[in-house]
This record gives sequence, C-alpha cells and structure tokens, in this order.
Amino acid sequence: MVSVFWFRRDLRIKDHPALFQALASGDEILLVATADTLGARFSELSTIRQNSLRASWRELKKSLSGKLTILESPKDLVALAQSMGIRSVYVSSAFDSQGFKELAAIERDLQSSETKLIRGEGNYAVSPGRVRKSDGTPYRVYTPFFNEWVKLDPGTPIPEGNLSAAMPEVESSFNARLELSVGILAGEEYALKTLERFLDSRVDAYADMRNRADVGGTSHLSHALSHGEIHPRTILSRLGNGSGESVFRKEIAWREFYADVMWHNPETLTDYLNPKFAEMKYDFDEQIFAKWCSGQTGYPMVDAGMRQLLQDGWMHNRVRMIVASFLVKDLHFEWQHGAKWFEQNLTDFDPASNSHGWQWTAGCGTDASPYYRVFNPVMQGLKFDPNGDYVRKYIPELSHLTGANAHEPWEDPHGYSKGYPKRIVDHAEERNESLRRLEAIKTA
DNA sequence: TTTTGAGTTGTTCGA
DNA sequence: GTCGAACAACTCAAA
Repeated sequence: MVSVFWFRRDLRIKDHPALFQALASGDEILLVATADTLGARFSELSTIRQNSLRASWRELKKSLSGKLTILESPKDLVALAQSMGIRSVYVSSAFDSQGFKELAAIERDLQSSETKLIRGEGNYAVSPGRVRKSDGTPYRVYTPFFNEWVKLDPGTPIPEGNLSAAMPEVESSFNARLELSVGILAGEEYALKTLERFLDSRVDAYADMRNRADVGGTSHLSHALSHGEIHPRTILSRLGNGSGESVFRKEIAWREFYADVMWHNPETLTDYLNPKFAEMKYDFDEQIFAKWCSGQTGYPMVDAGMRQLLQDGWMHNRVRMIVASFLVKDLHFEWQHGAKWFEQNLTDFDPASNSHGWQWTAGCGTDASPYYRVFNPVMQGLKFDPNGDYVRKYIPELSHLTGANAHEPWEDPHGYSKGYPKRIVDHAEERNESLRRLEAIKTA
C-alpha cells in the first residue's frame, strides 16, 4: 500500500514525530509538500518570502535524496490521493486557525477516495490546550501560563525515521523553481548550526542585547521555527539555566502561549480578542498605508524597520513593536492591515505570534499593553539604536548624519539634504488622539 | 470567600 | 539632567 506524508510547517526529518509514525507504518510513503500552506496563498507572498520557502524545500529535498514532490495546493494533494489510491495521508497536527481549518477541509475531501488523514504530534514542546488553570480553563495572562508550562516535560527529541520506505517523487505541474533560492541559507542542518552558534556566542548576552536593533543579539531561529526546520523541544533540550538561557526559554514559551490562545480563540487570527476594540474609531488611507509599508513615514526608526522587512524579509523584534505601535497608535489603523503586510513579507511568519503580537501592541490582546503605553519612535530609536547604525544601514538618505543625529534629521540644518521625507504626522498630537479614541470605548 | 498585589517590551510631567 | 508619580481595566494566584 502507498500512503503520503504531507509536509506543511514541519520541513525537517529529525525529531519529527508525525514523519516517524508514517515511515514506521509499513506502507510505502510518498513525500509531498504543498505551497499554499504557510499562511496566504503562495502567489500572494512577497518574492523574498517565496524564495525563502523554496530554499527550505530545496534543503528538505536534498536531505530526502530528491524524494520530495512539491504541489501547489492541498487540492492537488486530494487529486493525487484519488488517482493513486492512497491509503492514508499523515500530517503534523496544526493548531492555528488557518491550519486546522485546512486539515479539516482536506480530511473531508479525502473521504471521496476513502483516504484517511492521520494527525501526528505537532511542532510545540507542549501542545496547545495542554496547559490549563486548576479549574480547567485556559490562561489569558502570560506569566501564570509560563509558570505551569515550564513544569511540563516536553520529552526528549525522537530519532530520525527510516527513509527506506520513501518513494521516488512523482511528476508535478507546479514548478516550485527551487533554483531561485540559490544562495539563501535555510534548512534543518542550517537551523541546527544556527542554534549552536547562538548557544556558543550570543546566549549569555541575550538578556541585555536582544533588544538592540543595531546588534545581532537575537537567536535568528524564528525562520527555522516558522518553517518547522527545528522542533522547539530540540531547542529546549539544549538550554541550561544561565540568565540568557532563561530569558530565551521565556521567548520560546511566548510562541507556545500565543499558539495556546489561538487554539482556544481561533477567530482571533483576524478578530479582536477584546471585542470592545472593534467599536473604536479607526482611519484608513491607501497612500498613508503605502508610506508605512515602504518606509517613508519620516520617522527614522520606523522607516528603517519597514525597509529592513522589504530588503531582508525579516525585522528585529524590538523594531516590530515600534512600527506596529506607529501604525496603530500614530496612524490609527486597525492592526489587521499591519498583520497582513507582515504575513506577506516576513519569512518567519507565524499566524498565532503575528496576530497576537499585533493585538498586544494594539492593546486588544491578551495581557495587553496598558492603553497609555504608546511608543515614542524617536525615543525608542535613541534607546535601542544609540549610535544610529541601524537607521543608517537601511536609510541611505540619512547617511550624512553622524551618530544618534540620524534619529532626528529635523534637528540638523542639512538633515533633509539627501531627500529623506518629512514626518507625515506629529507624534505628540497623534498620541493624544489615540488616547482620546481609547477613552471613548472605555467601559463606564 | 474576599482581598490584595502583580502583571514582557513606556512616556510624560512636574518637582 | 534625574527622579517618582501617574496614567485603566482586567486576570490570576496567593494570602
């Protein structure tokens, strides 16, 4: 009999419970990935994000001796199952609302060919839904969630499955054009190397340096986690109790907390967790939005972040909060506009972390930022890019300004001489406007 | 059962 | 220039 293993957000072969289960089933296993499974449709993603996915497939295919078939959409998988008389489709469980809706739909479609969908263990150290309060309800605040989460044993990494059961690839009309990803570093081996490099050189300073936009102080594992090139359990198994390691463990736990929140509140992928915020007054303007997207707001720290996203398909975590706060609190846009842009452009896009990160900033999420906490983009720049190096790296129009002066071009008589745009709004005014709008939805 | 204090990521204002 | 206070409402756990 022939069965399929369906790769989605789990593009690895080590510590892979669902793949192990498929390979141990006794069936011949056809290995399949589908392009439209990491958020928006593949064709709607930025070029850089498409190529990032191609790079991950390329490396996965290499580690599978070429035995990987890449299809365009899950519908193609259903058609394949029908034409080949596939017995079962094995897959990792999905917990985000996009993912589990997709699996449910495929499970239904596969019934026409009497093919079963078999869900294995997913890509979390502690699967969403497992951590509960003593009364059985889920947590809505991070710290108590973490205190319970950290007590649970994620188990030890499992061995690699026996790939001798894998079948050769089959013809696919979808051309993933993997050659376009040449030069992009990705894949499981690279993820494990990234982890080792982080543990060897940066984790000790992580607590202090992770917020510095001008320093590569973060783990750089978000892409690998997003594509499932590494299992979080593998990461946790390598962490001790140093201060940097403890702070980093908490970051892993944030990913799991947001996945848990989304599992219990699937509509919050696009809806307000706090429904009161749906009643607030918002603005929207295409041209203003285009300026935010392209990094032309006139606030250097915001623009540097947005240009980093376009150039690298990645943005420093601290800067994500700054640009998000600017869109939501200074421009008064609904957070969903920004979340969508991030989805299209971030190579490390994760549905739960993205939606709930945005909701936290907007003040409508779990453990929400207090309403009065509005980021000042200039002050944030001076604090987390004190020498202006980050800003100058992404904004050539500020290259003539030295040190921290790059954060305040309006203070320099030649600040705008290289064409940097003037500020599109006045931060102090818009901060007050934002507080007024929040005041209006306060419960009496 | 009720109360109390703390809770990822901040800024402004007045002394 | 530095420093403390003030800026909601709600969730959760411990007292």
